[in-house]
Amino acid sequence: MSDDRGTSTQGTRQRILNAGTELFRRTGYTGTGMKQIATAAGAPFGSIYHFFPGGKAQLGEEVIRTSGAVYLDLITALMTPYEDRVAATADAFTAAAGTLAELDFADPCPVATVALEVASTDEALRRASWEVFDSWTGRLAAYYADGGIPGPAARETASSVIALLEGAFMLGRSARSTAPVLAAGKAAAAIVRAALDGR
Amino acid sequence: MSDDRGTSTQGTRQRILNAGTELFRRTGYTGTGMKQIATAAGAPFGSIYHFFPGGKAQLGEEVIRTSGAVYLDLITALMTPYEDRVAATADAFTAAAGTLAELDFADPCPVATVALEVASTDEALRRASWEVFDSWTGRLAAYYADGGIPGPAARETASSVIALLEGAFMLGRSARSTAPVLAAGKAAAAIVRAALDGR
DNA sequence: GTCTATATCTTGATAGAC
DNA sequence: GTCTATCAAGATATAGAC
Repeated sequence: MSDDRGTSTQGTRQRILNAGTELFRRTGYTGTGMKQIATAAGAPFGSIYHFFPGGKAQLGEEVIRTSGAVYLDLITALMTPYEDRVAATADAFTAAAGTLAELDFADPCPVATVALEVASTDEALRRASWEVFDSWTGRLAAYYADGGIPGPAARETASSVIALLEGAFMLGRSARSTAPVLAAGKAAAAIVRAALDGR
Repeated sequence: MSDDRGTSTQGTRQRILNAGTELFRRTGYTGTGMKQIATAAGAPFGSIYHFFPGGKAQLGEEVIRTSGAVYLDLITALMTPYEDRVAATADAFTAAAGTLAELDFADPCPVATVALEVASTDEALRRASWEVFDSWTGRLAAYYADGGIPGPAARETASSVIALLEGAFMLGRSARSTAPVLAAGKAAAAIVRAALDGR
């Protein structure tokens, strides 16, 4: 309990970060207001600028980077139990479809919408989102390489599997259906299988 | 020349629609202002509401639907010359990578960013974007079915190929690189090949 | 550190002269 | 049909009392 050290500031900062993550994935970066975030976090408006002096840009970048780190761990947790790379990939998509439905078709990926919005307009946020995508690709590529896919092909396979998942989220949200994600799971399995066969 | 019938209104309306399409794909729906669109179109601000009395919502929906129709024709034009479904798919991704670079990494798909932004917030726009994605999927599925992929699998394959392309655009824009789209081309070929083999 | 009030700017939209 | 002026509401951000 000595974590708080007499101040109770850490909780507020974290709540603002969580609210930003939640809202960005539902209404996007430009579509979400700072007041909206403060209200959702149960924090006074001024606190946002106390903890994030860089304003919306800083908050956006921290949301992307922290979410990126969380999901990087998730990839490891999801994949590690499996020896069979094809089955691991297919089952991850099935789980993702479930998450999509649980979120009532809000974006399961907290980076995707923001990444598209800022790619042509905000260089700092664009870099942050790419570094996140790149870290995921690297982690997944290592897992595939470990399973027998040669180095360069492992990276291309990982990149394509992540792209397929992001695109399937896009179609699934748009359709309010998990069908595109489930279909993508079969396709992802085919991609990994082909790479293992050296095709 | 009797198309104009004495009025010269059609040109202005079309220019507004074009400017909206161009800006939405670069700065998104919430990130683009009506004044910005008027300026880019070289039209007085009031003209937007003259031609689009429904305001931004109407303009957004028309942008999505007209772009959707244009790209639906594009799918046919791209695929028709090929007998080989695998080669057709792979070459389409190579062409898409070129387009991405030509656009200086603006979104080659005028629907994607808007679709993610509005999926959880604007029901009319969500439906419009889904109807576009669905029309593309149907057209591509028919092409695959014609090439020997059984009905239901053809649809799943088409859906996954489109998802993969959209996701690859996302990664490519974020990275400012065509590499993810080129990698996705190989993966897309593997998806179609697997479906043709009945796997 | 918390919280409020305010400054400044931009948004989508409307009214009305021409 | 064109174009301008204006509105009310929202945005981001800051200043300063407590």
